[in-house]
Amino acid sequence: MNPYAIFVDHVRGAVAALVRDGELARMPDLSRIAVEPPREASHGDLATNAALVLAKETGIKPRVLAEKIAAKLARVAHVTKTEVAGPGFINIAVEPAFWREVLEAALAEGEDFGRTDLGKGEKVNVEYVSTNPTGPLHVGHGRGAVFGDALANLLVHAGYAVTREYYVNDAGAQVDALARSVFLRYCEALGERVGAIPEGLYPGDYLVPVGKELTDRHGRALVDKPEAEWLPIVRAAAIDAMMAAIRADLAALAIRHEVFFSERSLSAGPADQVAATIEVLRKAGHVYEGRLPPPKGQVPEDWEDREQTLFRSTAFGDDVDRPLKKSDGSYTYFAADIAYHRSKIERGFRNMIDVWGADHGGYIKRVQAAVAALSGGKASLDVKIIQLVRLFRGGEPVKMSKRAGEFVTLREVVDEVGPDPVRFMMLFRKNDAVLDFDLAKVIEQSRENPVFYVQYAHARGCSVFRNAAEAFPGRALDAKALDAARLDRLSDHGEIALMKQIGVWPRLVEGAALTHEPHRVAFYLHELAGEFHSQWNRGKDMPHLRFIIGDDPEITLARLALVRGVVGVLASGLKILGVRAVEEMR
RNA sequence: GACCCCGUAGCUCAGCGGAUAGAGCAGCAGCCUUCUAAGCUGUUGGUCGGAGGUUCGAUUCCUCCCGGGGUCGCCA
Repeated sequence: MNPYAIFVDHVRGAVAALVRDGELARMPDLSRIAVEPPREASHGDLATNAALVLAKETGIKPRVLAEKIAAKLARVAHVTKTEVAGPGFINIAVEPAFWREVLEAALAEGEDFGRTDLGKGEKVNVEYVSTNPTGPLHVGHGRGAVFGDALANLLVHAGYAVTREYYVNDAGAQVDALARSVFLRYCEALGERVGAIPEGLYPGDYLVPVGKELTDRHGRALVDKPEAEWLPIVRAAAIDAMMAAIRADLAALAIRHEVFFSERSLSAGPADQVAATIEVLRKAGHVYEGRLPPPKGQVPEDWEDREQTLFRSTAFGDDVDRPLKKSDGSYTYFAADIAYHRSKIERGFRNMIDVWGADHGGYIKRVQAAVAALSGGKASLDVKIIQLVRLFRGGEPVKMSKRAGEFVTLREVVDEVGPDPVRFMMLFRKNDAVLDFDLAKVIEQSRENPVFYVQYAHARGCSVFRNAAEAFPGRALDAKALDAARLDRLSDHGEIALMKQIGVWPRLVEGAALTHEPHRVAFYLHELAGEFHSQWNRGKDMPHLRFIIGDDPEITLARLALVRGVVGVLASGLKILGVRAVEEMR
């Protein structure tokens, strides 16, 4: 049950009634009508912009139209008052019974409360992490990983059929460099003198065991072979080892992908899908041989003007056409990426979401152009850019030296503070804003730490149930008992406010899913937790507002129902974020 | 030079084209010093970077400018 959606229907019904009455000449477009919680509580319980968005089409002044709609709405069940305000808003007041029905629905629906059929079972592909398998994930990758995972959860909750996918960048120069780095470690493990790892290779210690493992499997067999022979062998082993490590890092955050798609597989084997894709585009007239002007400003030193194979991305909104082949004849990363997205389209995905790091922002238009070209405009690609994470400890920046391959890995952070603070904090900021992550603050048990604050609200709710069981030994406090609770005993304004906040949840899920913004869930939970703590605290000054009233089992049961509603939504939201809903904080 | 992101209270940040722009922290003023577990309540504070434009209405959309960050064929 979504109370706001119900009222959108009521408003539409009111407009339809005006058409029947002859007050409106014909049915206007109702799609822009919204019902939302008003900014100020004094404005009532719900507000609609209907008269404002319909004024133009109907040719009736907003306030006049608002009066007409308001008059119809006044007759809707539970509505106690309607009033026209400001430029033409209609404020609607409902009796508390309406919010009690919302709470009842929330309890009855349980885990399904807040689910919507927005997605109508449509397939969505969410691609995230997708790093080169050349080393452990660092904290920035972690943010993208958590974001993608939470977004996928959110879309599932909103009724989409979601596939979580990782594009393994196992082709190209970087994995060759990885292979050479591992080869040195292999030689080292055999007692050869290796010296310092050369510039351009990966010096990190994490490759030492990979080299050693190769000696177990191949002995000295690879040492004297030419590079062309050992490289594929070492590379495959190295990639396997790195992917295993990356999966383990992700598993520590409870992140699992359904599909790992290998970039190398696109051009390996008998059918070169990259070539095939270029041919498809060429036949459609989107690929040509031509020249590009050098980039203005910073011209690369080795720039040479040459004729090359170009994708006409400018025809689809990009700034310049993009090369598909490097000077050595091999495909660009972009060419492979086009083939990859073609694969997604051919696998039936009309909706694609890619989660990329901030440094890939300039790449968005060309891939969207490719998707438009490949699908004839029928498939859509949304790219979410994940900004940097800055690490702090007690307000002081954590120094990271990139030289010597030393950086703070995701695993180090997860091991230090635990997965929950990492996941929650990564989502407690818009994806396109830089995030400050303080290793000390996120494990503080205080109000200032949002992770604790929200988890604590859940734990506190559970604690109320434990205390109630003690206060009323032998009395049933289960779902069935709560179902029979006299919710009409809930009349305190703080209680009503909590019920309203619970009622916002389904609407919030929809909004967050539509905009691909899981951070909204985190902020909402923080707010809900705040209101719950606040009501809890009011019981300090006003004992009659406590959840457990020793000599009044009836009101206690009603309040327990409310607490159950809050706990349920908190649990549901935390599940989307991938944060554990703990039952106690010890 | 071009493109993308960001610019909102002292600080950190929310804010689907709508009403008098919000929250937390800090500040200020009280309360509590015990209970239902890690305090509570109230409050000060803003020309939403600047200038135009579209609109009945702009923090939100468009253009230009300023400031910060990112990117700009043969890295992925």
